[in-house]
Amino acid sequence: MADEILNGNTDSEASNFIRDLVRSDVAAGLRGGRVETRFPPEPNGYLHIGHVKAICLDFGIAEEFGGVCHLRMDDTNPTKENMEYVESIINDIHWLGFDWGKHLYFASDYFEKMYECAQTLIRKRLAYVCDLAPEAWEAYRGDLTNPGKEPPGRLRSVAENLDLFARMRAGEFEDGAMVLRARIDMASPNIHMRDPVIYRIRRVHHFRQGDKWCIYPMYDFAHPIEDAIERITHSFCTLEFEIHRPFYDWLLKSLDWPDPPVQTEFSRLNLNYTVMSKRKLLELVRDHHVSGWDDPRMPTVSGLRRRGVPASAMRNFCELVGVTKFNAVTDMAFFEHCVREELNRGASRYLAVLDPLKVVIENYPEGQVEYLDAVNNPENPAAGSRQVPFAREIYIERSDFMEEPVKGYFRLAPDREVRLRYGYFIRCTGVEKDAAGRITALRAVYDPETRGGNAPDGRKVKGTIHWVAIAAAVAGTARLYDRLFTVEAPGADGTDYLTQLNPDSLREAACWMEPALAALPVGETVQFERLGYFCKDRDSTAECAVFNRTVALKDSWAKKQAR
RNA sequence: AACCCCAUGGUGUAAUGGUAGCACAAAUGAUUUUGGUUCAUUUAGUCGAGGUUCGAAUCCUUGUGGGGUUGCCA
Repeated sequence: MADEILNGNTDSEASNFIRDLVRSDVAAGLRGGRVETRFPPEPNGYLHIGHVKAICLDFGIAEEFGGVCHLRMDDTNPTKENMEYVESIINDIHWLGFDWGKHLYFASDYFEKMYECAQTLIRKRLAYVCDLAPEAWEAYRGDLTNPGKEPPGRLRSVAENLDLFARMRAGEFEDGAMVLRARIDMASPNIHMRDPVIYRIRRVHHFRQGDKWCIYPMYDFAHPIEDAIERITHSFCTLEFEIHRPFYDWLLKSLDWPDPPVQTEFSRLNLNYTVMSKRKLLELVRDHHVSGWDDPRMPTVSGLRRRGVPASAMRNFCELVGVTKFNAVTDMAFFEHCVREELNRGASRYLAVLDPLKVVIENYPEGQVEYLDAVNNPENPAAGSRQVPFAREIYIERSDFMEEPVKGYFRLAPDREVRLRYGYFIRCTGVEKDAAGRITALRAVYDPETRGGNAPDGRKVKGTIHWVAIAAAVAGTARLYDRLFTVEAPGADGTDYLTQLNPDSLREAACWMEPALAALPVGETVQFERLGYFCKDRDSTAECAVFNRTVALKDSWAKKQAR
């Protein structure tokens, strides 16, 4: 602990280029020395773990430098946006533990102001109405290797442009008949500077503006204005917007905006064995490859929450993964590590058996039930202990018995002794099988002297296994999740990512649990000892508790076996 | 093909011209009433070639590799 402090490895404030940039801006007194950021999602889908990285950055930097972070719905394209998405975004960010106070904004609330900005541009001869069809425009645009050429619309007078633009707004023209373009440089090597479209005609009902507008601003035009109106100082976005930055700067300069915000780009989060694009996530939901946006296999915030991942684990993961401009792919194993680390500290332990094998303890009194003291969390003595019922007939995990044990196996085997967690030592005295030779039950004897798990004579056992008393057990279902895709980079090399879905990403198992688990509230994540972390799902009923496996425990024995 | 961005162990990231460090993963051992946890140890890196400098992961040139851009999406 002391070493960590000495080494400066207190992880919560690892240096990154954006933090350094903001620090130096503040030190230099740029933009009044203020720090004001924003997280600007388009409400056209649910938030995923990639967004969480941006959220942690935007809110984290603001908080660190004593500023505020706005939540702004970037709702400039009504075709894909709706209120359900807005609500899920708000809910998810709050759940993650961030708050924007009164600073919730909608880009669409600025439409009038944006319209005025467009008029200003027209008056400055920096924007014009273009009635070229998209295909016709291509001839003027040029391409990556060839410069574009002067489009005819550039010749229009200010008055005519003002008039046409007003009539675009008034709905005099068909969708797509004309657009408003910024007038910049048709020869620019950056195609986004070759007179980009800033307004298009689109007769679509807007979920907040209704049918007030039939023209909508493009992202390139809208975003800088949104940032500027809100007096954002630092506008962080992902790498693909890098090439838009010259336009961002050009626009605010053209509008003579004082002290304009500055855009800085960082690389988005990529995780292997999953997909992160909204298009693909939407497709998984729409075509029922998963049960919904909050399917526990989804990398969405709602999915991971339902899976049992704590918000703190997500935040910590995003902090540890860092912020750079390098196009990185983070190992899912690292995410799982962050989840386990958090849960190991906080999750209470319980006993549950997923693949039951009955054991009859022949020297234990028939009909007797006693209660054994079980520690709730060895990592946290304050979590206390509970009583677990024990009886003559119990279930153990089928994998905890081997009739002919392999080398290195130290669980139960004929004539071998193991410890029942929190209970007694038992010795296997017999194996019962059905006609097919499948083991149906085990006979065993227990040593009454070993109650609690220690032998007075000092003898040791190698294995400790979990169990539940059959008579007191509660029935439930465990949903065992595995990675959603079978390959590290779904969709790479032109392969259809849907063909790479993991057919075994969900396996349901009946499970037998100690009674305390029945009373657990929905949404709580606990550890099933020796198995993994499980989160009580909202599908639970009075008769059947449903648990989603968040992540399995590390299993060095299984790993060794696999080798 | 043109322009822009990027390149540090298998993965992610630090070192801001001065001892290449951390985490994950992997391996070994110790501890352990979870084959969990914890602890110790080990393996493993500055993309190549030139240059500047007393000194380069860092600056310059160049090559290579990866990513982005040719929506009236964001």
